[in-house]
Amino acid sequence: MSAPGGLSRRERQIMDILYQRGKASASEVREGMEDAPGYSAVRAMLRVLEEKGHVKHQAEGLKYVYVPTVARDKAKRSAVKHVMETFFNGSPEQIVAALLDVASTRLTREELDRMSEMIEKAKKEGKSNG
Amino acid sequence: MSAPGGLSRRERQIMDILYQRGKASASEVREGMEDAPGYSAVRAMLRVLEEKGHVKHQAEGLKYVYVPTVARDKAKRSAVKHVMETFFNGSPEQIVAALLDVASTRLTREELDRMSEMIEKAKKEGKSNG
DNA sequence: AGCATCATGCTAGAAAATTAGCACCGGACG
DNA sequence: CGTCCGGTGCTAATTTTCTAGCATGATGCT
Repeated sequence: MSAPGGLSRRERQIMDILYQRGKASASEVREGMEDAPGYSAVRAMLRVLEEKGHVKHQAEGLKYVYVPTVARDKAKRSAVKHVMETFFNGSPEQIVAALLDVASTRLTREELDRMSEMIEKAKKEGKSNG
Repeated sequence: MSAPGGLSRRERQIMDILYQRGKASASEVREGMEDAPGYSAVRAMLRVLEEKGHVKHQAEGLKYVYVPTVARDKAKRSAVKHVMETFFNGSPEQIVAALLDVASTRLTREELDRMSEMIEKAKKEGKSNG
């Protein structure tokens, strides 16, 4: 359940916005959509999404804000895993390559340093771990 | 055009398989689908996908094999970019973190080394570049 | 109070996706 | 040749997605 494939085009679009912003009201979601449909349409889809169990809503002030039921952190991981398996034959290093390629212009020295550190850390943990 | 969001649930499912395997016949695609529908359904969707310009087919032996029109390499990049923007606030280093987390048990020392190298290389290039 | 605004709930319809079913073609085989 | 098998093309029909519209309630303003 809640598989990435179980969503329609619009639904996925909405979920992406929700994950991007953490939470959002119907109109905020709508603003975030590039080819936004009518307001009612967005609300209807949010309702469906809720029925399916992908989002939940909570009253915040006068309006409802919608939040993904699956924690962002968890969704992150399956997203990464999915692209890894779909486009990179399950090879993490190829993603790193693509990453450096895609964001090369934006990467600061510091970010690269932090990445190095993470990998170094993984090496050490791997050693003592198996 | 050919935006990731422009596809329906099944269509996306099929495209993923096509990218995974590079190319596939209708029945191969069908086999690759977890909750596979009928054979005719798959063929019909492949046809639609072709009309939309997402795949093309070529006769191979007696049957048709389908191939994505957008090169895997290009699709890779937009996929990575998309998850980066959706789940990681456009921060590449967070993906690396997730990557190490997801695949930590499978990562060999060598793979980690290669990742390090790539990053080191990026540092140097960045220096002379910006 | 009366009115405009923004939110909600619900329901009907159009449009697109998903699926199944038929009819036909080429190769293998008795 | 007649028949089975695995492929193809097409089309009709069911299900979902996607969209709009209308009625209601709370808030803020004049």
